[in-house]
Amino acid sequence: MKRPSSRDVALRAGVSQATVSYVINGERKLRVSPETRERVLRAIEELGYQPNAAARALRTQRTQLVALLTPDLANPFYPILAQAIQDVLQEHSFELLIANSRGIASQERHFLDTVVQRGVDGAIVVAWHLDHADVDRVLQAGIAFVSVGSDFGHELVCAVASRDQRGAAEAVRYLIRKGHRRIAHIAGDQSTPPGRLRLEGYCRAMEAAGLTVDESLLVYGDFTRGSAAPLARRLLAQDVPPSAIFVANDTMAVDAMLSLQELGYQVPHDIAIVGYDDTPEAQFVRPQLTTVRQPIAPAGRAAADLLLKQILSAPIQARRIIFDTELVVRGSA
Amino acid sequence: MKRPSSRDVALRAGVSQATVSYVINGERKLRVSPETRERVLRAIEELGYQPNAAARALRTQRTQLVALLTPDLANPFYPILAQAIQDVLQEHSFELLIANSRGIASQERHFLDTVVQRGVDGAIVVAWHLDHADVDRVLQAGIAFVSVGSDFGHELVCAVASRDQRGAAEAVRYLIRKGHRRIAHIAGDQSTPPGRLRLEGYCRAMEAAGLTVDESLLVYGDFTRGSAAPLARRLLAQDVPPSAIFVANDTMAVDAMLSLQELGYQVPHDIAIVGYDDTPEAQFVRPQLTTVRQPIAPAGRAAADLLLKQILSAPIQARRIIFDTELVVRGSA
DNA sequence: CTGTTAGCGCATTCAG
DNA sequence: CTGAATGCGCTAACAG
Repeated sequence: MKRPSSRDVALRAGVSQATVSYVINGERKLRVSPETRERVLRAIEELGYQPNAAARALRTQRTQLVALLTPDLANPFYPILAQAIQDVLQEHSFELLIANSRGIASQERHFLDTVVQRGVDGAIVVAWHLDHADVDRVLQAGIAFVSVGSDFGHELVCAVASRDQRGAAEAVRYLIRKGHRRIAHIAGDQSTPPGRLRLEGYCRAMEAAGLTVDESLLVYGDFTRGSAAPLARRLLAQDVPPSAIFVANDTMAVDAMLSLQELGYQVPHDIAIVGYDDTPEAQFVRPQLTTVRQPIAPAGRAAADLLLKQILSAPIQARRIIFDTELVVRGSA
Repeated sequence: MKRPSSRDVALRAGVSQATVSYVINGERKLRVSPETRERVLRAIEELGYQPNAAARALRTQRTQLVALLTPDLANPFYPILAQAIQDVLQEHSFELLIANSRGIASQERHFLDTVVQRGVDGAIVVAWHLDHADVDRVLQAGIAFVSVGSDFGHELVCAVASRDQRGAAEAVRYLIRKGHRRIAHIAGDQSTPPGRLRLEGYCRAMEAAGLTVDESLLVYGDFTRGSAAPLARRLLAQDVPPSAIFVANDTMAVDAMLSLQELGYQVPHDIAIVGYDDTPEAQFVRPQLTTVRQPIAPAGRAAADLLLKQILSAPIQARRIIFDTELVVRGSA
């Protein structure tokens, strides 16, 4: 019932604990004679010995663990990101600890505590409410750190990001080119950078085209499924309804589109819709969603690479990787 | 740069380590005088002290960590399950370590090794290739264990499951009632229990209705997106094509339906489609997918509850929780 | 090539 | 109510 320790193995093999450790961690040089090694291996086998990770971590100060913070696993964006990260980490035999903040500030901070307490080797974070001091705490603890999406105004953090404002503006310009003038925006949570930046991109593009951003064209969701449907309906119920909507992410865009279609609106004829992210759901709906593609998997891989570089080599200096977005024109606009 | 330890806190507060430990783990009885406690708390604050989880785990043999094994995060089924589990665990301040097996046997085993080595307090597992001995290894290590979907023929494991065969049969009977006679099946990976059971359910229902299961009606996918489209096309390209398809999960069903629609088939008029799982994507497609609902979130919560019961109380005896499935009739069949 | 020794940071006896 | 001492299981110096 009790787990065997390396001492048990040593006893059984008639060697010292150190020797057991050597054969397990096989320093490049085979410091152990073949026959001793053989005996130890057999003892390990017979006892079903598994090294104790906590003890090892305590001793080595390394955990082979990487933590990932995500705002919402139900948004397909994040599983895709997580998969990509995991693929990279796996090659280097790091495990991934995934946590969920639900976009709540306190949970984001709690995650940072966890990261420090567990002494994970590195953390990849998608967070919206952290500040310079929060991040600093982690950096001070000597933990490798990569942010996805924001740099928290901290000059030392590695970050991978894309140009939200630019992507949003491109989407809106496209709608303008197609002749739309009353273009509404279902914005994301304004306490988050992507929420604010995409709204800003929308405003910029409108103003650049000499279109006024009417208050009646602006509504605010929270990026989750279900938050957009009522907003879309309200938008369309106005006296002078918009002819197009730019939605801050695909999850909400799909929600909005389906609910409008239920009301009998023809997309894109009655109402054009553009989303953001290009998650798989964009291709499930009919018409397929015109949207701004973010390279999710490449971003995940880049983040993991950046992190591994910090963990494995000396702490590199801060690096930013910016991905370009791309407007994908499908049927909805 | 270096993290403070409880000794540093003790020094600064002018007390012993033991006292620090007492104020942190606050035995229900306040064994520490208020003023001492206050001093310690201040020292903790000032140093930014965070207990070291590895040391704690080594000492207490508990990690406050639960591990979850999942075959494929890209299938919305699993994020939903994970969310539900995490919600329950969070209330008891357990962290969740999510891993991905991609349905590969070796990875499933590797996960079990991880679980033992890290000494997690419990593991929830969705696995398809484990056997009695594998599970036994974990149980022997005294780790709480709950399986989702299968019990690995082990009398001691707690499991939550649903009746795959029954659910599949119900779907097929529904198609038969609607007058379909040539009903095809896009099966899941036959090396997995759900793949086999749903196929079996299909066969049973067909035979019970006196319909022969034609080999030309049976094709095999692997539960992932993309695997079903070519199969669906092949099915429909036959001389005497089926009038309905029962697909082993929604991910494949959506894939099949969209690809058939692209070819000009009208669903459900030309070809009826029924899926399995009732993941959100079933409601995104048009027509919406008729499917067999599994209560994913309740299953997740039940699994987490079962696990917590094992961790917190004495090791309870094995318990099986079986959820009923429900046919949800929408537009696709 | 192998054994001995000394902690890593914490929680927990046992004395005082 | 508090302090000193012990060891969880492992690895890294250092001896031999």
